[in-house]
Amino acid sequence: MPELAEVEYFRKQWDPGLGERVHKVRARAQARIFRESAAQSVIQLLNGREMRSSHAHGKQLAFRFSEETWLGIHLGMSGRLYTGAPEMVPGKHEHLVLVMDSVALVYSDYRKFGKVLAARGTARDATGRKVPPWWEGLPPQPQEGAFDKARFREILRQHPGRRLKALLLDQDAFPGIGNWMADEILWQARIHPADRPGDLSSHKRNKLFEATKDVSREALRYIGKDWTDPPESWLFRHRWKKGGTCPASGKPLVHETIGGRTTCFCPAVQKPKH
DNA sequence: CTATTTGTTTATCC
DNA sequence: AGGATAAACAAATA
Repeated sequence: MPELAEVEYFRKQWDPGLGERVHKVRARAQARIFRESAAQSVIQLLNGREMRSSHAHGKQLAFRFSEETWLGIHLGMSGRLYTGAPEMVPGKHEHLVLVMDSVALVYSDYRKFGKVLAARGTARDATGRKVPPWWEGLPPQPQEGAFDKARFREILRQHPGRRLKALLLDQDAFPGIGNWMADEILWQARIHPADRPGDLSSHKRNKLFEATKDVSREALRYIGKDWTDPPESWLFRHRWKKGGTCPASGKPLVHETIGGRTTCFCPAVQKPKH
């Protein structure tokens, strides 16, 4: 489920825990989400720590606690964050619960493709902001100013022969972009998902850059804020309906596997170069 | 019962 | 080398 907008939404769900201390950690220790940091070490590191701040980068989340302690979370395909009452009893898919004074912070993930990391120590990002040690050297996010035309051109130059659908899903290039956002960007730019950077006119390259910025920022404004759906003019509102039609051309939408993922596009509006 | 899924990693082949 | 593809992970939903 989560791409950068949904990740930002889930980040805020744990805000009620800011300034509170972890009194108890309830962990489903055998769950696959603890494959990198064992449940035992997560428990040991977080117990007694106060939550100070939270951060998102692409599809990654980081929660900073007292004494330079970090909890990292990747939500995978089905991960969700929410809060419950401190006395809640974790259900089948609620693998990690941080019990605080007034609230319990819950990580639920029924498919268990997500993961958690816990460690101590602090690094700095490009702007001098404190980040967890494993966030050193992360690429700029598409919604940020640092993701500018020069950065965009660099990405295209590095991958002249890659299909754009696959390139947009590359987290080293477009951190936070996932399946539906990639389709939305290509549709808004009127570019066929199997086209390659080398196929694009300079006009299309500009359209792709603008659509990348617009979709990222607008998705954060709608979904990232309170999970409001984007407007009817977006592909988003039509892509999962059976018999869905393109809001621009009115023609039926098509679903094909491109770049290894189900891709929704409008052939009438997104013509391939070759 | 079968097919599908908004993510990532690894192996394999071209 | 760079890119495409399939499989694996797991469980709900149609």
